[in-house]
Amino acid sequence: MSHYNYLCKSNEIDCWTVFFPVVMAPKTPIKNEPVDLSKQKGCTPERNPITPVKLIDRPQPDPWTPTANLKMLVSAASPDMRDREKKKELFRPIENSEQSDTPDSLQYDIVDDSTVDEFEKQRPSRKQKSLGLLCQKFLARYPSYPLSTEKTTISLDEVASILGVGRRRIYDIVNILESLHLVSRVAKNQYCWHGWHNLSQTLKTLREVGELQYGELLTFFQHKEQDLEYKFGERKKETIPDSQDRPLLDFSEPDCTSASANSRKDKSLRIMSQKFVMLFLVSKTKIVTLDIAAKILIEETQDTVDHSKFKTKVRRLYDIANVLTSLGLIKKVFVTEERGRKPAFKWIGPVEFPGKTDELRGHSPASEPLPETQTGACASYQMCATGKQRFTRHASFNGTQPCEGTRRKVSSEPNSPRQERQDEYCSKMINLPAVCRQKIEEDTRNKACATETILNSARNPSITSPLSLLPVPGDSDFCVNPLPQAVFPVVQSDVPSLSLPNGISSQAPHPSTPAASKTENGKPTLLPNQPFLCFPSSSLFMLCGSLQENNSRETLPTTGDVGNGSAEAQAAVPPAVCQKRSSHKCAWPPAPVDDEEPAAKKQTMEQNDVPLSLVVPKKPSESPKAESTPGSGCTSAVHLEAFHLDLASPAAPEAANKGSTKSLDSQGQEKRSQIKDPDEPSPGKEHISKENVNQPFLPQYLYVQPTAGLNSFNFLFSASQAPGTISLAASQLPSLSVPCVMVPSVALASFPLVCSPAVTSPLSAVPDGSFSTTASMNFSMSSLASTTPVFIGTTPVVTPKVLPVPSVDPQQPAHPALHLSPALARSCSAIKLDSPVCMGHPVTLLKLQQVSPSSTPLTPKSIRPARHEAFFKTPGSLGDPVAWKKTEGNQTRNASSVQRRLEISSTSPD
DNA sequence: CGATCCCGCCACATT
DNA sequence: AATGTGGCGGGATCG
Repeated sequence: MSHYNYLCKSNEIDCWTVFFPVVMAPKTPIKNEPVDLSKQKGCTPERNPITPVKLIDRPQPDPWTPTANLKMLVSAASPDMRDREKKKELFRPIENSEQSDTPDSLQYDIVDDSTVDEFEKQRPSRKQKSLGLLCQKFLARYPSYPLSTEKTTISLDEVASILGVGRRRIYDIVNILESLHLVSRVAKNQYCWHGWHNLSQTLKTLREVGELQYGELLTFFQHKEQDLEYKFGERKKETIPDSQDRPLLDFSEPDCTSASANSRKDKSLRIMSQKFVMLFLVSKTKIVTLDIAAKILIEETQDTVDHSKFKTKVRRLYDIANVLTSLGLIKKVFVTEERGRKPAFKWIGPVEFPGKTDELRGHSPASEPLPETQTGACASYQMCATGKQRFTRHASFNGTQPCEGTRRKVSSEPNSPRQERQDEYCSKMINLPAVCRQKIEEDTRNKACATETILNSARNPSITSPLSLLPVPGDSDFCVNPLPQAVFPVVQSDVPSLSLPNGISSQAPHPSTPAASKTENGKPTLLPNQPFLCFPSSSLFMLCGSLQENNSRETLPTTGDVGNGSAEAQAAVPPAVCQKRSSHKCAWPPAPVDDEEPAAKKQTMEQNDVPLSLVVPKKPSESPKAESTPGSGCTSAVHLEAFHLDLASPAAPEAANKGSTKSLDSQGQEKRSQIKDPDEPSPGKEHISKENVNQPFLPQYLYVQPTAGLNSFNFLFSASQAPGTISLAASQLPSLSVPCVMVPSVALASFPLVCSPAVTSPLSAVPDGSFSTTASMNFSMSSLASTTPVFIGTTPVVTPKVLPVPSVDPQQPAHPALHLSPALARSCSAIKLDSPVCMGHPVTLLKLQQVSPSSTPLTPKSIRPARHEAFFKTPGSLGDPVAWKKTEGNQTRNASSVQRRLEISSTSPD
């Protein structure tokens, strides 16, 4: 805690001072909690006290001396770290020397000297310099659960000097922390510390997203991996040297150069981090090996895997793993596979987040009233915003959030302006569709804005509404809430939460999940409710309908029919949840809808059962499935992957059981079995049954990957699935099953697509179905010429509850937009959806990012679909929006920064 | 020798 | 143009 000293220095924040003391204390404890501690920093509870002490005194006169500072930090950290250390040894040099156990912070300080000596003498081994250690030190400086009121700002320079490391390292840490929403960027060189409050929410969201995205995939991979690699890319492996094979597509190279730009974000550490976390959350075993993770992550990006890329990816994963380890979320383990033993990481963080239910591990402060959970995040963000300023980017999830891309936005001060804008945005958001259109029409530039807006909103809750969201229950601010539902359950939850002890409200779910929940298996919960989703992969856009929970319930019969959805499409929305969704929501953000939490609860119950299966098509290249794209094929890209669930699936139960049953070990077994399915013939796709089977929800969405990119986008809307309908066999293309339509998108490019729904009528009018139907229309319009296919699905909507839909939200009927927007956005995107509530809209979009070269006719560079994308982006990929791409282009830059951020631009050109 | 992963160049983004 | 960010991969260490 020296920090506060620092802080003091810095002008900015004062808050700290005050807090610190307080904070500290809590922090530790919290962390400690259960398991975590060990892992985390907080391990030793005892020590807690320690830290605080130091802060104060901190003798060092020089702030500057790095070492000194470090030490302090270290010392502070040390306690926690130790545990970890043991494992790792990170500290060893430093701490070891002294500390034995004493917890005192003081000692540490003292120690410092000695420590230093050693340290220096010995040359710190590499370990001492490790990112993990550094991260611990970093974390030690801030309270785990800062009070809402305070906002802690983090100055990168300061921290870097304190910790004695290069700024570059700090970025690594911060980026990862940002991906988990522990911090958010406020401005240049400044980040806002949120603490662990939102972690559970974040994780929950990630899990949801992950399930959609990776669910089976992961499993699949695991199995497969062993067996063959046929999957995705397979060839990948090292074995094969060349990377290039890639016969299929090529985008591989992504343009390196120029491309790099684009890709840059896509590959960002932030996104990777989120994706990585998703893998853990989705994995039954909760164990993920780096190579599998790398493969999966790579694939998203592209298919071909070069060896070098693989290596690079792995390198990054190590970075991420180190940080996550420091956070106590994962630990290194070895898995023995047939092949042999290999290092892997096991998730040791909270598994269920229903609200907190379980564990959240230490993270959640128990007593604290924080809004935590869901809200938490928001709150935090807001706080920042509010307090300080603008917040800027906060985190977003990547995937989840759609918005994200923006990361940085910060501005320095623009406060007001921004906000205002936001408002606008909000409104816009609401109607996305409409908005989108307009923009489109208008022109690009607008688009950009719009997009951004959207994104922002979506993703950052905070941003979005800076105002609105307050964690507070009831807050007026929250007004927004109304929407919230829609959007975010999470948010909402807050409110409720408050009331309830734990998140009951929201959480409720887990209960439902009965057994399943067990964390261990991973199966746990699953989000039952999730309706939405999105995701993303990078390249894709999807819109989803919601899935209904219905299925789970199956009930949905109603829905079923919808089938095609049509209008009803709205269906997509989650039934229950959905209700609300006003039309607008639909549009984009998916949102949320929600009614409220209640839904969630319900869901909970339902949840599990459904197994889903998904199919993945693998690589685009491969199979591009023709289906979809028939002709274009090349284009790429599109491959979609669909996941569909079977509602009916019979298996479900079984699966579930299994799942649960199995434990790690079992995995193997499972795998096989699952894998086996190969029935699937299609080369391209495979479907998998999920291991998770449980998955609670089923997502139904399809995902398309576009390969290529650029122009093409693929979209999918899922329709909702009809319940029954869906049933497609996995083998089949999922897509097919779904009532979707495909459109070629090529043309689209120009157009963003988006949500058409809105278009039609945003509000209520469209209600539910909006997307589907409408959407389609739009698309078509667009043009389609293109190459890429788009799918539009209808949704079935229906859901039981849903239907009603329509209407509007409670809150705002019409234009609630404002409020909504934020919510939506967030909800959609990032945040989580938590609950089922949300569901709403599941719409998600994905964007595709990149390009795939192959198909596209266009020049890649020159054109990038980006623009379009922007609109859609949403969710995307896992990653953040960010990922979306920035298109590279510098040109982009030209555009306003904003655009850039969004990446909307596409410009190009050079 | 393979697994890790630090370090910092340098392209890109933002001011 | 300056400066902030952060991708990326060489190559040093670790085990």
